[in-house]
Amino acid sequence: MDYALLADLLYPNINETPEDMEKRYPVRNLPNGAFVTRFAPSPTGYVHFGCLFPTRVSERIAHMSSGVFMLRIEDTDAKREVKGAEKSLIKTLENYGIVFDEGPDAFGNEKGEYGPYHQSQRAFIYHVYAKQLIREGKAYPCFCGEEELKQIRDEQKKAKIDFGYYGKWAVWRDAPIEKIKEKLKNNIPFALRFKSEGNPANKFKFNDMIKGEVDITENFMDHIIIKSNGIPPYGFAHPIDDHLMRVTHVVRGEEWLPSLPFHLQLFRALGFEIPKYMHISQLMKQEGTSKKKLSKRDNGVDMRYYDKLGYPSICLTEYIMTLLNSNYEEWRKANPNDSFENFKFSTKKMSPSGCLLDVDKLNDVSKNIISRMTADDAFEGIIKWAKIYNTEFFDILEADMEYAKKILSIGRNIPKPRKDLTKWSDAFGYMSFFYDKYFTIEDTIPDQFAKKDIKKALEIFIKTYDENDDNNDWFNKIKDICTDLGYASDMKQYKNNPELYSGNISDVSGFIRIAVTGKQNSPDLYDVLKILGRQRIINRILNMIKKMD
RNA sequence: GGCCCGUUGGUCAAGAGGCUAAGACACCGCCCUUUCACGGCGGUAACAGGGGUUCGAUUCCCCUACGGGUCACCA
Repeated sequence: MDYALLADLLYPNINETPEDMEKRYPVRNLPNGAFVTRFAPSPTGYVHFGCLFPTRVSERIAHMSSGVFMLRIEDTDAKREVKGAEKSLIKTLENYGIVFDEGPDAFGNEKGEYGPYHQSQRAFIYHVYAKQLIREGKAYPCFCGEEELKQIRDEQKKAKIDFGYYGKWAVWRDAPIEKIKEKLKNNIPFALRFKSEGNPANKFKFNDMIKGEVDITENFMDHIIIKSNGIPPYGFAHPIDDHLMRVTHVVRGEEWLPSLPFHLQLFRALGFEIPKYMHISQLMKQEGTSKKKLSKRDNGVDMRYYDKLGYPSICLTEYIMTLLNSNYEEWRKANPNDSFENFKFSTKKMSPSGCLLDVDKLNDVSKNIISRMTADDAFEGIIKWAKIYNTEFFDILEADMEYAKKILSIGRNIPKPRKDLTKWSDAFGYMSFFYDKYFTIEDTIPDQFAKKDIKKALEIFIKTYDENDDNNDWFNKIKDICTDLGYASDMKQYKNNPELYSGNISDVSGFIRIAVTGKQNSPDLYDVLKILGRQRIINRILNMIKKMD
């Protein structure tokens, strides 16, 4: 077989050689030890939670090493492409602090010298290498249609042997050139297949940076490297793009591990240096007693789910960091206000096994971060969220921003801040009683207290309440109420002799709290009262007294 | 089914031949406290099973079980 002739026959218009490609995409001029990584999604839908793991890892190792982190769109399958998915992907990732040095941006422009960054626009490059492989007798055209392939598969199924195009099933592998010419003359489309020399009996070890030593069985299938539409499947685009873009570390999900033997085989056939690989474990969910892969339909997979609930994006990032590196939490404890970017991320600390998405943990992480925000920042977060997801709340916040900020400043900016909010959607429930429109009595005062006591306490309270009192004066007045009622004004005394009193100071504050906030749980009463203002307090308390008659 | 990966408390996990097997979340209790929180202290709870190797295995090897992934002209 004259392979050079075959190559010209199949790709008559390709005159460039791999050497030309090497010149066009020279080795990067980067400091020693710089990592070049990429995120290579196919634009098929919304951003999946699991997507944040490889992206974060790639981003960290590239940027920590003064390397390059790029975006490459794997749009080689037009059938699956979703309109607008690319833009929304870029925007969503940006929202989570994942910004690319090279590749397309949300406006449709590309930056970087190693493009194009859309695989659909790189057909020419792939063809150069395809032609080279044909010339070397490492690839051949296959004219099997869907029907024939299905037939092969059915027979293999019956015979209970491996599915695929190999051995005697690889009918076009050694086809004579006349037969090929004839098909070509009749304009029959062909797919290009790799002529595998692999033997399944041959096994070897390969070192993955996360999984460690993995067993590889040589690939013996003649996989397709150029589809009949002229575009390669991922398997062929991967070695070429990552080589030409000078990627040093391939970070991807562990679902790619089974096809690694084929990829390695291609790297060798193409004469490329093999990059380092990191196969990241998949995120799982709990189902009954076992773990399952997160499926697209599950709650909490689509990042829009978190947006809707109002988890600040930084909280998700923080949570992901805790999952990614086991010593991250320790570091965070020592550096509570430092940016996660200052953490020395290490791929060695990554777990080879898949973990479960733990909402409790996420909530804890999120709560801590929100508690450390200033009132202004929290307000910003809430109002931005409300603008999209709760417009009624938004209007209220916007109408009096200072009031809202005052509310949010309770228990903030102190060494041990309150942790009332885990996400922005909690804010409404937390703040609503400050607004007359939403104020309702949700909890009731326990029956054990005499109505006359409650009434009396409330009456004295509004009579003596003075907005100008400091916390101490205010509290002393509550104590006085206790004395008048025969309630204990000192908790210790009460605890020692509870039978001497009909109640205690905690109970009295409870009366006031429920009358004023409608709830048993609320932030510090003194602060709450100050913000509500005298008139609102009096109205609410009088209402409560009226209800009791 | 073939091939591959994984398995330490409910969850995330440290440990790398000898430890009372860390820590975090969740849960429970106590303390602090004018409420609610925060915080502090403490508690329950784990090496999947079986064989080896070894004076000694959570740790190394093998088998089994269980879980997961993958076997497309999808990524």
